[in-house]
Amino acid sequence: MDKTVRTRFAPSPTGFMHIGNLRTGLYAYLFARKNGGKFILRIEDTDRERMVDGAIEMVYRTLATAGIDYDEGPDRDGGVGPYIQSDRMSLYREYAEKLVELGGAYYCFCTKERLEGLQDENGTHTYDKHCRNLSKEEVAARLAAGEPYVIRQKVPEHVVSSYEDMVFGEISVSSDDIEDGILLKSDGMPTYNFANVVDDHLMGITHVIRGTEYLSSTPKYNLIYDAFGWERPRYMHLPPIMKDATRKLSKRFGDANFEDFVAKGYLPQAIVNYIALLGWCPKDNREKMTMEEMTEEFDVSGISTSSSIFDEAKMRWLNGEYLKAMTEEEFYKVSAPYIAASKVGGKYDEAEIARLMQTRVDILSEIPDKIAFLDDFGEYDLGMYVHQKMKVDLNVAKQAVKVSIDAIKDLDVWNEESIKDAVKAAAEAAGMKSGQVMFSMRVALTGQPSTPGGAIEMAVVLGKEESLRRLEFSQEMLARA
RNA sequence: GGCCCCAUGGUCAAGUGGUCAAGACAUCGCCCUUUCACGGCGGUAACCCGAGUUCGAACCUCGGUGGGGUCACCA
Repeated sequence: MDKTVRTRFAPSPTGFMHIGNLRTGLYAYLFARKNGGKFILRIEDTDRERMVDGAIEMVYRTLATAGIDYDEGPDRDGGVGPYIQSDRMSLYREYAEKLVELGGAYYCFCTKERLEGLQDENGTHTYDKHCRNLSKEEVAARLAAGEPYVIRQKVPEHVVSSYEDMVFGEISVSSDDIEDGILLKSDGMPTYNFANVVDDHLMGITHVIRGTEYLSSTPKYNLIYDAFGWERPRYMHLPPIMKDATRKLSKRFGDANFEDFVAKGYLPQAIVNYIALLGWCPKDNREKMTMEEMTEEFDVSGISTSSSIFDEAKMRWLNGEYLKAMTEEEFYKVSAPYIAASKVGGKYDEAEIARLMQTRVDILSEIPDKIAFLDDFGEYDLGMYVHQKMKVDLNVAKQAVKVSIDAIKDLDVWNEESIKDAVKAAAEAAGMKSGQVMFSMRVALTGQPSTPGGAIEMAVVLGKEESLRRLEFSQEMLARA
């Protein structure tokens, strides 16, 4: 009984893809996949002013790294193209004129000056339908005379236009609150909303998924479908993602776009997973999900009607979960560029560093700062040796550092196990608790109050030679105290 | 301002007439421990307000308040 589901994502190529936009695309994708339908990419580039070079490629790239693949688009013909709006311009005039014949639209010759005089006290102007009832003869004559014109929608009077939104339920608007809007501009170009209706219909879109900014104007679009005698699509409007309680997330805030988060060290799948959760909750309340799992679980009933605030702290956490779930090799692979770019890049065993970082960072870009100390060794505050719980003070530290130097200086095998065994044995022989030695040794090796890893791990990363150099340096400092 | 929509902890949210109102992030405390993390355990913290309907409302109705959206020859 049902036609194949067809959804579309129709971004304007104006630069980076922001999070709210991506989420809309993601939901349209998930809905199509869940229902065995098709997901179509259409580029809405009718606004030449806002066009940005290379932005279409950016859309492709973003979708690809986000793991959202489309069945039809500018580069994947599905037979209902072109899929770039600027290539469809000739269509719109044809359909606008057809709509005039059908009685759903009319020619309007009003000048901009006349229109400006229609503004009310709030600065909003509502067209007064001045040209709505011009006679056919008059229209023909003025057209023949070459007068500039636009084509306006002929909105029926005194009717209520309503539809059943899949997430918001019934939405009703009186046609008297709907203006006779312009469909075809005087330059022959369609307005966005007209192009949208024509394209969606021609492309066989069955479910229109978009932001709530269209919630109350949808009845107006429906009236166009009706006038054409076309079947109306189903609608799914999505609540906005906010920056805070009163401001919508927007491009203007700069860092709310996908590419920036990727550059900041977020994993694409973590970003996608997180934004899927903003405004949608799966039945079982799961949070960490693969694209396949989201597809499986996706359901309109879980989409919320209220806006949500973007919380980077939670996205960081989720990203950390993805990082921790990786194998050591996988993590090494994604972290290597960040280690290489740090000031210690190339100086130490990077696989070892990666291993230390895996449970200690939420996003990859934290790595450089976290390991900078490896390169930063010199005079430090001896006060950090004093540790109540560890039962360490300066005298214990002196002893401990000596013990650790003796323990490792003749070691042939340099790995976690051998060092640990040697130091523990030496501590025991000296009658000290291994914690006392380990703690002191860690400080002596790094000169830092806290480090990502303990004494043994630090020694492994530093290597034997450097470890001994540092321990001896610390021994001298302690001797002077 | 007209019209449309929304309202559960700081944040994301479950909940669809009877719950001690889930869970997650954040936050705080404890445990583990070789510092820091990871991990484990626990705590603080919410139904915007007011009327109804009902034996009984976070859930239904109305009003208020607050917030968002929309009213272009932009998309």
